[in-house]
Formats: sequence, C-alpha cells, structure tokens
Amino acid sequence: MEGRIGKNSVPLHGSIDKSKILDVKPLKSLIPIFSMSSQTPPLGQYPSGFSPFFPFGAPQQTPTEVTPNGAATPIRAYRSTPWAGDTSSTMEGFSDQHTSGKKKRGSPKSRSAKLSLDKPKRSQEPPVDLGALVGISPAQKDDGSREMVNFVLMAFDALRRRLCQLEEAKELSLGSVKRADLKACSILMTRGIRTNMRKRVGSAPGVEIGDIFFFRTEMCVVGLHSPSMSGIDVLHIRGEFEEETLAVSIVSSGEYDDDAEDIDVITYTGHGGNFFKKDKHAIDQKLQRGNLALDRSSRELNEIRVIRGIRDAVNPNAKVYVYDGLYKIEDSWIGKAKGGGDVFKYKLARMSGQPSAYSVWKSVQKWKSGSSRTGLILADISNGAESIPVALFNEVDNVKAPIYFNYFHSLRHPKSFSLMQPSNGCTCTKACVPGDLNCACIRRNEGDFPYTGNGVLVNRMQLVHECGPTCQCFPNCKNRVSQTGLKHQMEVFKTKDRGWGLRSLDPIRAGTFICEYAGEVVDRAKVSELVREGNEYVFDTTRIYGQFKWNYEPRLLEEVNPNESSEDYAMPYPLVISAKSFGNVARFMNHSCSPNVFWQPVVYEENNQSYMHVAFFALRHIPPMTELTYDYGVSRSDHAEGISAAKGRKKCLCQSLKCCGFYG
DNA sequence: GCCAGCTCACCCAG
DNA sequence: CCTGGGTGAGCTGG
Repeated sequence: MEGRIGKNSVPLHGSIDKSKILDVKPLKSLIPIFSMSSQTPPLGQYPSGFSPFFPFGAPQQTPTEVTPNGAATPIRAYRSTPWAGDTSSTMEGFSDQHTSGKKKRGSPKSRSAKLSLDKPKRSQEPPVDLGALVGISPAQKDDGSREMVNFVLMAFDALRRRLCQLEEAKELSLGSVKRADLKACSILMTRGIRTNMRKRVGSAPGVEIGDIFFFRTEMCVVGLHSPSMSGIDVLHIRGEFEEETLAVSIVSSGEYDDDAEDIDVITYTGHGGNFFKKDKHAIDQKLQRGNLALDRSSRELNEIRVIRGIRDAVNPNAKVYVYDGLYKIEDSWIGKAKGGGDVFKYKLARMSGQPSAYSVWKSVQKWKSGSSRTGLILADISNGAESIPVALFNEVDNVKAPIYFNYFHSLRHPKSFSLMQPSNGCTCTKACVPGDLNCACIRRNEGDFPYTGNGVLVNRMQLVHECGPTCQCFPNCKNRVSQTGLKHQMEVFKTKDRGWGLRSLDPIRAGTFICEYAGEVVDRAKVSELVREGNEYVFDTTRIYGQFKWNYEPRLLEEVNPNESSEDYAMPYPLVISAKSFGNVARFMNHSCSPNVFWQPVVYEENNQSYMHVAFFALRHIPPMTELTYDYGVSRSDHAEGISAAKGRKKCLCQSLKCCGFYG
C-alpha cells in the first residue's frame, strides 16, 4: 500500500484541445488548483515513550500554504459549518475528560444507560469542533494527506461500528439508527473530522488509486466524492463573467450499460429524467446540474475522478466502491433510455500511467471463474482443512514451496495445559442476543456484544469472550466469529524480497475476522530457546507492540463513561505459539510498521477449559491482492536495550513511511 | 447576506 | 425483488 503513495498523481492538464472549445471561456485560472499532489506532509513529533504509527496516533498539524496565486475561487465548494468558530467555551470540558487517565469501565448495568443521539440543537449548544482536539488543523481539513485520509476513515468506521452495536443492543434512547453510516457521516461532518473539504479537480490528496470504500459516505468524509447519493460531483467556479461548473468525480455503479468493451473506458449516463421508472412516461434529461458540468468538462478535458461501484460477491446486498483514478471525457452524445427519453451519454477514458485498480478486480473475477493463471504451484496448501482452498503462487522465482509444515487450523495444547480458569458458558437458547445481559458471555464482554450483526469486530478489547462448545446457544450464534474458519479466498504467494506472504482475492472490510494464529502452544520459558534455534514462527503476546487507536472516539457520542474505549492494556495475557511445525495461513503473514491487520486475544471454552486464541482482524479496508501484514512487535529484552540496537533483528522491508528499520 | 424549507440523487438495509 | 427512511448540498424566496 505504501508503495503506491504519490503514484496517483498523473501528468496534469498538459494539452487542452482548443479546437474543441466552442464558445466556452477557457478556465485557465483553474490551473493552480490542479497542481495539488498527493504528497504526504512530514510527520511531526510524537509524544515520548512510544511512536504510534499513523493514522492512529494524533495526526500532526502541517500548516501548508494552499492559496494559489490568481486561482479561481471555488464557491460553495462545501457548506460552511454553522457553528464554525467559537468552540473555546466547551472545549475545556472535553479536555478534562480526555486527560483523566484510564479507568475500568463501569459494570454492565451502569453501561446500559441510554444514549442520546439528538440532532445538535442549532443556535443553542453548538457542537464542539473536535477536529482541532484530535489534531486536525484547518489546513488539513481543506487538503488531505495519506495519514489524514486514513485517520478520518478509521474514525468513520469505528463510529459506525459502535453505532451499529448500540442500535442492535437497543441502547439508543432517541429513535433508531437504521443507517449507522449516515449517522456516523453526519456526526463527523458537524464535528469537523473530515478532510479534502476543498473541492478540486484531479486526485484527492491522500486517497490512493485502488482504495476501497464500503459506503458512499466514506467518500464524502475524505472529499473523494462529496454528494451522499448523486453520481456526479460538481465544482462551482467563479468565471470571468459568470459562474461555471466542472465535473470533478463520478460514481459509476454499473447500473446501466457502462460495462465497457475496454476495461479503461466507461460510458456514463447523465442524471435526471425518470427514464428508469416503468410506470411513467419518458422524460428527457435536461442539460443542468451534473449533466451541464459533464458537458463543460467534455470541452475542458479536465481530469475526473472515477469511482467504480461493484456488487460485493460475498455479500450481494452490499456494494464496494473502488477509486479507479483519473479519467477524461473523450466523447459525448445524446442517447435514448429504455423508456424512450433522451439521456446524455459520456465516454470517459482512463489516463495512462496510473496504477491498476479496477482491472485487478476484473482479473480476480476471471480467475475465480476458472481462467488459468501463471505461477500456480499448489491449489490448496491446507489440503482440505479450510473450507475455501488456499492456493500457493510463485510468479517471482523458481522456489517451489515453503519449508514443510503441517497445516493445522487452530491451536494444539500440550496435555493439562490450560491458560485460564474454567467457567460456565451461557444458557441462551438459539443465538445470543445483543443487549441481553442475562447472557453470561455478553456480561463477560462488559455488556457489549463484541461483533456487529455481520460479524465485524466493534472495538479492540483486552479480551474478547466468545461463545464456545460449553454454551447452550446454537453453533451459528454470532458470538463465535473467530471459530468459523477462513471466509476470504486467501493465497500464499512469493514476495519480491521477503519470502512468502499472504494476500486475499476478496476485499476485506475493516474489523473483519481474517484468521487465527494457529500452531502449538509452547511454554513461555522456552521462547528465547526457540528464537536461538532460528524458529521464525513464534508468536508471543507479551512482546511490545506499537500502540494505535482503532476504537471510536468517545467524545463523538455523549457517553456515560468517556474512557470506555481506552485501548491501553497493562499487560496482555501471556501466550506463546510456535507455527513452525503446525500452522495455518497466519504463519505466512509478514511484518509491517504500517500494517493492515492487527491481532486481538479471543477466549472461549473447549473441554471445560478456557483457552485463549490470537485472532487477526482487518485494521482497515483491504483491497483484493494486497499483502496482509501485522506488527511483529519487539521482544521485551530488545526493547529494554533500545529499539535502535539492531542486534539479532531483521531488516524491515515493509517500505512504510513510518518504517523503523528493523523488526523481530 | 442569511437561512428555513424544498428538491434531488447510480444509497443502503430489511 | 421492492420499499422507504434518511442524508448532504443545491436552490429559492422571504
């Protein structure tokens, strides 16, 4: 992922074919805003003690001069927040709560207090602009960076997950939140947690080609495409004599006949008219709004961001949006809709020299439907142990296979080795119901159901308590997420320079369970011995891991306890796993200083003993064919000697901007 | 200039 | 499949 930074800016705006411009005034004044690159501003200072990898530490303010000389002034580029300014009075209260240190969360009972999600009362109590508090400067709100975009997306999804959780547990007092994505968007927008607010032609800084989104509103908060529903985003420009508009981005959801003969070409239909309604007679589209902007863009030949909407193969109800980079309009004409009305048609062609994005999806689709692929070594390294085969690929060199190991899907414990005291499972009939505090498992999770209805982890916790064989609930209970095996089509592949790696052919949504770290549980005292023997497949929960913020920002909800999502855990429960002889796909996951996967301890009962497992979850949305990586952490002894001492540690090849050079 | 209220839109969940 | 609650943002008139 990091390797793509900066590559999504394309040679800009070089040649306007003046002959194509009819009676339109040239928009020469636009050029300065075209030049916004996706360069990442330098990172600032981190608090002493640790260096959180972005985006989870507070983003650093990077004031940049962004006002181009003589640039056109975008007008109404965004709606101004009615409460902008004057936040000082209420900020102190939040700061106090913020700095009050970590506390244990209240009992499940005290936490069941209802939350109020009333709309902010206008002109009475303006909501605090939290942007400044979480470290978003006004400049960053206008112009994004990779860190900023990641930060805002994380904040969005964390809040959305929490709203889902509260809704499912019916802990919301006022009305229901059937659309947590809309609610999360609304809260972030009014609280100033957003970026790329300034509309622009060309790429949105920090959004990389190939980035994926699961909601339209995610693209709103990072300024990739601001309308929450409309397919065309329009920039208003004050021209020399009158206001003009340009199309800056489109969402192509594939609803119409835009399946192209060429993968890099889209035929896009303008909006308006009601040609799609059967019961009404056809109405012609009008040359207004987005259509007018597209028309102008077809003459100006400005870059247009294109987002492809794709029906998710795993979840056919949902759509995934892929940012496919910059396109230009090559042709436009008036066509006929099915209902008979006139519609505007625009042919967009992808600009050359951009990293592949949508084409990767198309390739995956082909592979899945059986077309052959080079580099296949083995169709299923799990030998049937996983319900979805795990293929082995090498397109890089002649190495035929990793060193031999036994594929095993979970943990092997030495006899009479139990980590925790046995306890009784829940007595729920059928499935455990969020909000039901009679469920022993939910009570162990401090009253929260740890997963949303579609199996996404809501918050990182010291320990997630899942239902197990001892529980009386059905095996399909939603609180057994990490026990259900692989859900994505994974493959082990040879990387260019760091041995074998793991990736998925399917997109992975943030918070989704990926796999557990399988292997043999070994005595903690033997760790150094194993490492000395050269065992590279040791997972040790007690290593020092980079801190990061994944949970929602409590100040965005008027919570009873503002510290409840604290992610600072004193010391994780000790567990050492060796995957050298026995293991699953997790043993192939490489280290990164800026990973897209994290681990979470999960506990459930087997044979009347509680066993802890290490479960991996997606840290953010992961596009198909992206290598999966997590933070290997630092051993406590190495940490004591100082991280810079590279003795016995391996050179890190993660290529992340935040790479600390070594790991292990 | 401001804002409430209306309208529009390739939404998303059920 | 279809329905409809819900959202940001443009537009309009007071």
